[in-house]
Amino acid sequence: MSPRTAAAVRDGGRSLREHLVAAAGRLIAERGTAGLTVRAIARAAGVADGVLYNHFADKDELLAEAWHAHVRAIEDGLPPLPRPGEGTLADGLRAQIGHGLALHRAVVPAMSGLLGRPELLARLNAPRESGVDWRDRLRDWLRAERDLGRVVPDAPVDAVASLIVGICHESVLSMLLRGGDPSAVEPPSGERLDDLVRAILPGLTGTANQTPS
Amino acid sequence: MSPRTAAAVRDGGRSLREHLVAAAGRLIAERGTAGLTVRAIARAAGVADGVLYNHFADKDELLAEAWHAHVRAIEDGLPPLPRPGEGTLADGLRAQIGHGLALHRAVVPAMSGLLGRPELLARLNAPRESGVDWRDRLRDWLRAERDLGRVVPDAPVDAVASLIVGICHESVLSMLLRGGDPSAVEPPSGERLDDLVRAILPGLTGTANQTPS
DNA sequence: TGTACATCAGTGAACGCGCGTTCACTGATGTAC
DNA sequence: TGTACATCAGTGAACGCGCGTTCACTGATGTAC
Repeated sequence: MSPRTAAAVRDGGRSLREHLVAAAGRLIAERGTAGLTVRAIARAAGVADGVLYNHFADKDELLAEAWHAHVRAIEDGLPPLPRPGEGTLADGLRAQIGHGLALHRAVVPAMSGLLGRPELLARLNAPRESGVDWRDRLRDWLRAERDLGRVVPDAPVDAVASLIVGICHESVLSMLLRGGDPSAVEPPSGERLDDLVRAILPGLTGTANQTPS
Repeated sequence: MSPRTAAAVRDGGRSLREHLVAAAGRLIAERGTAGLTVRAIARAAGVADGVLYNHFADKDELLAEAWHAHVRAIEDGLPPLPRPGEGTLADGLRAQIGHGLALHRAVVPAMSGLLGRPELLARLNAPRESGVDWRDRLRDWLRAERDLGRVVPDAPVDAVASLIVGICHESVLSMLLRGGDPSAVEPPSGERLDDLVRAILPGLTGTANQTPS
């Protein structure tokens, strides 16, 4: 290390780049992306305002990296998803819904601050390989359960997937769009999960062969 | 009218206040609230930048009034909701879902630009009397149908209401959060509505008395 | 009826602020002698 | 081994921009005489 080293990284082998990403990620987790400024990130990292431009092309590049770190941390903290055929269908549904609710509760409020920046949002969503996204996995799980015969063949599995994704959005956005505190969104009670499963399961097992109208 | 009159309102009996609200409402409908500036509103109204402060305390007051005008216009353009006991349950469901999807498609993208302003969001949502809100009416309709005996007594009606509200959010936000163009969200096809009804209806009529786990 | 003046909504340049970004400068370390 | 110099990541004041907001000024109309 020839030239100066920032005081904040002088010990603890992290590079200043990693240090900035960690600081930005922490702020995203705490306060979301809404009013997040480069100065706030620099202050949180204990580093001068300008340094970030020695390591990132611009604020968006730092933000993108911090965002991915944030999402990865959230996902790592969630329980694993059920595999097709594993346990009861009701338990699988409950696990999927619980997973989705927890994921959205942590991710959507933080993401909502970027709704005015579509290009950045597209950039944040793009790199995720297909099959890793929870929504894809949920849809695939439902289809697999149908192919295994635990869901009736003509069940509207894609519509059910939309419903489950929808309830995840709803749980956060009803609070958010009313101006409430997103951190006040409570994790769903077991009773709530039971009711949701009771509302969804019959459409999958379809014991009554109802057609609309 | 003693003193000067703005050229833009010289004919056509509207007050400049109403003129500004109309212009702002038009911009909200076209581009949402995201990058909406007072200058853009003034230009759209054909009026000087400063006038708005002769008629409104600040930008937020104008925005609030324009927002309410926008929502009222959207709601007036939607078909009426079914009344409990009217037609078949499936048709009622389809009408409720169709109504909610159309409402959210017009309202949520425009609202999403204000997610960084919780106090303003609270202000926009506050004045709506209870019972006028679609979500309240949906929940009340489901409960009434249950009381009429067309929905089984122990059906999770509140969970179903959440599912329906959720699908409305989902239809718009999956596009929005991925950075897509909200105006590219298509109105649901009849087939899509059928699938959603098929997914939801069995949980209400509950011919199979399934309990989870 | 005609003229001078008072009124006040409309006008738009200018202000102040916060933001992302730049850049002249600093100073700890490696290197040449 | 000691000293002078070169390097370049870090520093933070300053820049430029867009925004909401202000305010000295304009000019069409009503009123007094």
